[in-house]
Amino acid sequence: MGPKSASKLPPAIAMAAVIRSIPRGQVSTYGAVAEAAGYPRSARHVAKVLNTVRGLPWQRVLGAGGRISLPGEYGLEQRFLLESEGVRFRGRKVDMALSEFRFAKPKKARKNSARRAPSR
DNA sequence: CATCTGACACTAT
DNA sequence: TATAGTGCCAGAT
Repeated sequence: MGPKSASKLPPAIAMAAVIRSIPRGQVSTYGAVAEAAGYPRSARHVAKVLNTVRGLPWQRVLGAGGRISLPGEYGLEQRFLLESEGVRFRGRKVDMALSEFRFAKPKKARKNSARRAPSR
């Protein structure tokens, strides 16, 4: 195997993919998106991606706690779009307890999928 | 290669 | 609750 043949996708690409995975009616945060993409502590870069990549459900990405971070009319637009999808607000923030999307864990491919807990 | 930038997160006040 | 300062890090210049 090459030294690093298995490099991960560039941050911008990985983040865009993560953002696209947020379902309609649900939301996430800059920090959570960055972490899910494999780049924790790079929340600020997520904002850049949202401003660069077109066609993303940008309105579903919020600041910590469900706060709309986009200022001005765009912020109002964001709130309007989210409410149109059925996202509920509590004051100025989105009710994250109800609408935050949980990304699947990045678990490293497991050859043996016998890992289920006997439930209960 | 050095700096600057930003739709952030977190803490202290 | 609101404001201000610090830490962060990849992209842009």
